[in-house]
Amino acid sequence: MPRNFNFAEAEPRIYARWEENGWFKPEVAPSDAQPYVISMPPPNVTGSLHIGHALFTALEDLMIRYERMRGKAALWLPGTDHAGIATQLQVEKALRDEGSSRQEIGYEAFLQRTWQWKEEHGGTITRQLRRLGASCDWDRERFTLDDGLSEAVRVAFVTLWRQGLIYRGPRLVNWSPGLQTAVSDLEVESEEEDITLYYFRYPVAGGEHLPVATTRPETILGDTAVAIHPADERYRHLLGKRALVPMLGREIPIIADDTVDMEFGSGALKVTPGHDFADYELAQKHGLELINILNKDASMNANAGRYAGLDRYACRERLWNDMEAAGLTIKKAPYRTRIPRSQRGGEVVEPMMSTQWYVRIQPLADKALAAVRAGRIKIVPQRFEKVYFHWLENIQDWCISRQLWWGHRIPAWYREKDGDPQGELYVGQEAPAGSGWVMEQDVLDTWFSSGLWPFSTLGWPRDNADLARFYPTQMMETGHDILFFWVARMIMMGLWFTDEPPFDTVYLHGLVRAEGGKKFSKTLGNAIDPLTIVDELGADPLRFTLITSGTPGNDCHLDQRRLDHSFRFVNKLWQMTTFINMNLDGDLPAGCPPPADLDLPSRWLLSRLQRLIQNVQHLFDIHQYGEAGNRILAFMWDEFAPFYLEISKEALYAGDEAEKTLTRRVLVAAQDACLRLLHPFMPFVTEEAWTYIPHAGEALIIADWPQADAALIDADAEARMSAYLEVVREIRNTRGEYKVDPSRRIQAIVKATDLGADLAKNAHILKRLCNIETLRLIPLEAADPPNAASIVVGDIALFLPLKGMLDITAERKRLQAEMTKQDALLQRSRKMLANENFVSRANPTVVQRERDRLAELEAGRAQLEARLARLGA
RNA sequence: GGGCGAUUAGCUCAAUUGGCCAGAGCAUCCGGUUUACACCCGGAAGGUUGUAAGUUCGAGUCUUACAUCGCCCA
Repeated sequence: MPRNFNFAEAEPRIYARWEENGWFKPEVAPSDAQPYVISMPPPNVTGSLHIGHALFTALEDLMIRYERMRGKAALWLPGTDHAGIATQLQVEKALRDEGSSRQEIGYEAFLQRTWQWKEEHGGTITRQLRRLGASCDWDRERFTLDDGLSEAVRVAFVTLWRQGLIYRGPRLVNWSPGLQTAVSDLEVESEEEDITLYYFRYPVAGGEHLPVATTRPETILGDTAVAIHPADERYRHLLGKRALVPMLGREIPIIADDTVDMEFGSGALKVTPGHDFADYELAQKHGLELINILNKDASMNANAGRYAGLDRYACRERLWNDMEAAGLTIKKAPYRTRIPRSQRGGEVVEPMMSTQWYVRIQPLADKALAAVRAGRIKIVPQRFEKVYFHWLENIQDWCISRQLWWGHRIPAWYREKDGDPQGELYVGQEAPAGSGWVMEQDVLDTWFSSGLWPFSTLGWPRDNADLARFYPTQMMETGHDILFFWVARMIMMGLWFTDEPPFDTVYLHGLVRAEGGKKFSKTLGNAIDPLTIVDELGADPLRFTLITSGTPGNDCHLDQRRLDHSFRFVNKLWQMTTFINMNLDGDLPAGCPPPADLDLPSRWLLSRLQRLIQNVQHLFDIHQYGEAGNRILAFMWDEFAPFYLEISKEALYAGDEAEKTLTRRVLVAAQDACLRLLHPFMPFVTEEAWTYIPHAGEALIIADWPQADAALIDADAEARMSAYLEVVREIRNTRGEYKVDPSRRIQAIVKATDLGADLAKNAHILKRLCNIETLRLIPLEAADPPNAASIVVGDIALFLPLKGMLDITAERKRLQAEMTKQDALLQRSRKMLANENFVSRANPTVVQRERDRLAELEAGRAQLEARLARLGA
């Protein structure tokens, strides 16, 4: 067995073996096995792996491997997303670098170019997922633009259309001037920014002026009213008069509306229905005219009069200067408010009138709300249900058309009628018969196709075996940042089209952040490339760290120190396996020896192991994977290795054949269980280590998940071992205090109390753990050995004769310090048990535990007292 | 403005039906090449669990208020 785990060599080799044997496929389970399916959140097809992908991969692979080991037909279905805007931007940038543009090369050539780009740059991310050990079924990999999924999109669209749930019409939308497309309200992010509030005088016909404030002066050119509060004494006399749009002189009404905030700015409101959502509402209410003053690139159009052609910001400045010259301005003041920016491009989004396609979402939302309310879908952590409800309860119709070229083209055709090029409209899966039909140029929001993902990837809308067997899926694991974007839409679409919730559990993880909660970003220079970590430490430490660094729904902070620790854990595990491996000799009977044959340390270890398995099972049941990982590590590193492994050397090096065999079987059984438990966290090293211990079965990836065996739980063995291990710690401390050379073997003497006598029978524990050469048992009534340091744990009184080294004064001081410590605990315990309320109301097991504790403390206290008395205190 | 989360050792984080002396890692200090591991082993020190009230036999955990930070929605 190699001295260290060579992850660089082993990981690709192991992965290839798994994949070649078809172990990632659900067919590895019996055909009647219960399915367990996760649809992978599809990464951008041309993207590359970042730390967030690494987190979802670690978590989903953990879930899939766990269920696979539990005998389920585990299917983790991978795929990628065409990511409309992101991909189009990449290609446009490439074209720009060549001095060209999509407009220049044209639609067909651009699409060809983008597919070519996808061929060249796609696949990177899926190759990277393999390096992390992702055990997905690559034969079932899908892409949102492939034929089947495109058909699913068309069918979904046409169905909604026929059901009257899709409509097309002019509405005020969020327009991204840089991308030149509409975006949905989810794709707009508003942050507070320091800007300017402009105060000016709105001319009123007849010579008066009305003071108004705005943050966007250029929109004055699109004003179609000025509104005041009906109760506003300052301006009430102007009601019914006409205002004159500055510099344009257009006459507009002065209206009253009680939604006007009298406190804001001057208290009067300019109304620009063509470029403001609130004003649009107001205009609907009052039947106001609507004027669009912007071109698609946010330059001013002809309605802006002499400002036409200017960029929006240039116009703002020019107009303001002109108004200043005309004596219409009052002041500029600093102001802080939220500015809507495009999530992608980052530029300021303009509300603009535009004809778009919408989904009438309420009927779908109602179903989605009901499913979660009825518990048909569970969200973990549960608090996100509130967020989900709130969003769906206040949902707006979904703008699904995008003026992009890369994506699913909307299956609609227009034909000229009565001089209107779009006078006739046809919606269907195929182009309509007849001539003159022109297909809709717009594509669908990428999230429209991702909304179908859990079932479109399985073959919907066609009936096929996969859809029947694997849908609905079980788990949707993704980031809480896309709860609305994606999860809610999948639930709506899934319920609508398949009448089933697309999955029964939603597990939401948080963001991966840098140390101290800082965001990873290229500009901060703290971006971490997960593949660099994999190169340096291997995939296992990265996965283990990601899983154990956070709790569900909360952000997880990736810390180099934890990565290093996980790396060392891989080594620890390897070394434990090495030890077991080198102490094997020939065939070993399979499984655990019968409990009756076990010695005390073995009974203890196996009992502790069963509790670990129970704990881990519970934690998996409640999706607390991180804590489960920590518990496994703690068991191996703090109990198995430092105690049992060390004690086992007695049997392995000095025992007879029967003892050797028994100990080997226990070592193998325990290590085998640990490797199984750890496999979903650290698949590579566990798989490799498993081959070095006796095992039945081809590979760990398809081995059974451990089950706790209640027959091996042994409270008595645990209690006794815990006392003996306490003695061990005390001996180590005492040796340290007396500066006894660690390598020096010393003698010990123990009084024949119940535990003392039993400890003497298990003297090898002390021999192996604290270098005690011999442990002599003396009668209870025997005098204390002279010149000996004493150790008291419960009713155990143990002596370490330290000839010439013992300082009576120091020893007394040591024991007194010990007694002070014990007394505090004793008092606390007595007080608790003296409290009738505690005894009568607390859980009986808690009370009993406290009574046992008190008995032990009292025994210890008596021993300490006696010892001090004999020392002549 | 509304909602959610966080606040625990110097640093990074655990502690899930309220119950053993609030635990790890890193850093610090002391001691060790004992036949799996120096990618290690043994030990030490380090805490008024953000503040203040309350509920309870018992609170890091539940309730209320406040403070600071972060996120989401208007």
